[in-house]
Order: sequence, then C-alpha cells, then structure tokens
Amino acid sequence: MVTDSFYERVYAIVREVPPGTVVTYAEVARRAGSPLASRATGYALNALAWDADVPWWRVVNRTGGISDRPGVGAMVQRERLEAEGVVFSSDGRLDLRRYGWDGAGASGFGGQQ
DNA sequence: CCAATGACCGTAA
DNA sequence: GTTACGGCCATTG
Repeated sequence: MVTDSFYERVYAIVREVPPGTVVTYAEVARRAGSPLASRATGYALNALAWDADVPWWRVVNRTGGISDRPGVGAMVQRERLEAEGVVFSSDGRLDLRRYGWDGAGASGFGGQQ
C-alpha cells in the first residue's frame, strides 16, 4: 500500500461507486485524471485481492461485459453484480446506459428494455 | 534507465 | 454486426 499513486486513486473512485452501479475502466481512468489510462486502470485492479476493500466487481469494460481475467473467473463477478441488483442481458452484457455510473443513473427512463 | 506486460479503448476495414 | 490493428497509461523486473 502506500502506493500513493494512480493505484489508490482508482481504488478511491471504485470505492465511491454505489451498489447496483457499474463503471467502465475508461470512466475510472477519466476520473483518476487520465482518460486514456484505461489499461493502467485494469492493472491497478489486478493488484487488488478478491476480498479487497474495493468493489472491483463493479468495474467492467466498455462493452458492458466482464473482461477475461486470470484466475478468479468472470463468472464470480457476474454473480456479485447480480447480487447487487444488476441484471445482465441475454448476451451476458448489461446496460451501461442504465447502470452506468456517470450519474446517469437511472433517471428512470429512457427506456429501452 | 530501458524493456516488457496488462482485468483496455478507439478507430478502421 | 464483427474482426483487426495501434496507441496510451502506469507498474514491475
């Protein structure tokens, strides 16, 4: 720890992500200060532990799906998100338009579905 | 310091 | 709609 750097910044952001909401790596990187550091963002989460104090499972790629990660398995993340109230599409993807944390929030409408 | 890696993103064909 | 390629960032060896 103590890694006072992009790392902690990403953790702080992910930690601020409310339940039932997901954010893309690009979004986190954007909030971290580097909109193009999406790669480094994944690297930071990679250093995280499955039981870290950071809801890394709320972080997904731009496709709204779960990236292929070593070890654990995307399957675990899907269950975690479902437990948060997130619903996946038949393609295994979720609507960033609705669950996307950019404040979007679910304004309630929009409707698609 | 230089080289390589990585849970990615964006654009093009 | 999918597939392919390049680029950019930060961390580690």
